[in-house]
Amino acid sequence: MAKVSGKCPVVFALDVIGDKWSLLVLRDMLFRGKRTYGDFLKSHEKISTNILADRLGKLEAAGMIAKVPARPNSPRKAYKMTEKGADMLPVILEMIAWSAKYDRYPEGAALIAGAPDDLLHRIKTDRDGLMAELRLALQ
Amino acid sequence: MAKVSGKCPVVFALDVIGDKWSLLVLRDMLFRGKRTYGDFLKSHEKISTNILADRLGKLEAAGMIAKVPARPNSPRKAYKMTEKGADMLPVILEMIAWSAKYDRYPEGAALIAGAPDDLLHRIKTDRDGLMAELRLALQ
DNA sequence: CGAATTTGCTTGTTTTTTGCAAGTAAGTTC
DNA sequence: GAACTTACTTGCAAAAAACAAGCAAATTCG
Repeated sequence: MAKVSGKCPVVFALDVIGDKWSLLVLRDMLFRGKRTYGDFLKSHEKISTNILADRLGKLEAAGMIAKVPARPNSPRKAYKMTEKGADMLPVILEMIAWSAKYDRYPEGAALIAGAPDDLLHRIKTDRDGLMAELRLALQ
Repeated sequence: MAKVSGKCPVVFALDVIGDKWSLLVLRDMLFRGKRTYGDFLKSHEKISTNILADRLGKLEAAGMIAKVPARPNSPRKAYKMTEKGADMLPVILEMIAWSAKYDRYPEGAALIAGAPDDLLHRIKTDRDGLMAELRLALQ
């Protein structure tokens, strides 16, 4: 058994996350506990309603997320991450590590808005533990 | 000294590679030794000429690649990867690893076009060595 | 229960981005 | 120095994204 689409693996992945919004939806689920359409709409980056609906549909079609009842026996739906979606975590963590290295002013510049320094530290020193923790939070 | 754009680090990275073509240009340089405008145009995914020019310009503006003489003392230009660009390698390797896991037919299906199985093996067992090798090839 | 509100979308319309076909000026080959 | 290649730019049509409404099903509240 081997790779099968015949595509370059980079292209295969980009077909799913090769646009700005798809990966942000995954980020919101993985790092911010978002689960519903309304949750995603409220995110800082202001995705528009039709694009959000489109991306949720495509991510679901790709098997990255799945629809589940928002609460037991509710007809209202929420989204949950699949294993396939959660397996994108290493990609996102590497992006975060890259940004941590390059999103800086030159030496000595002033310090502005702090971001998750704790997260950055754990990416370097305890990646497996961090990933296990984030995956657990998806349940 | 800390993170400074005030942006989510995922967004910071997506600002540079959050589209299909930018990452493919980096892939072509890292894995296929491409260096000139014409090289990139010839790639399998058929980028159009104006988009390629636009992306090369943006990647250069972002400091991911730099213009250098194609050969010593030539007025003709080529592109070379900067450290910042090469530091995107871990992200690409994780994408390849993810694709290797999911670009498969169900158990027992027929085997089609083979891709770099050697590469996949080394991502798992010798990532640091692989990265060092790919970086060396950029010189 | 029923009216008001919220949620999860869909449907236009405008703006931006992409794709495709030509064209062109500088550099190279012969 | 004429022909060819390279590295783009320009113009236009098509696709995608942003923006603004609208709307039906579900939920909350009196």
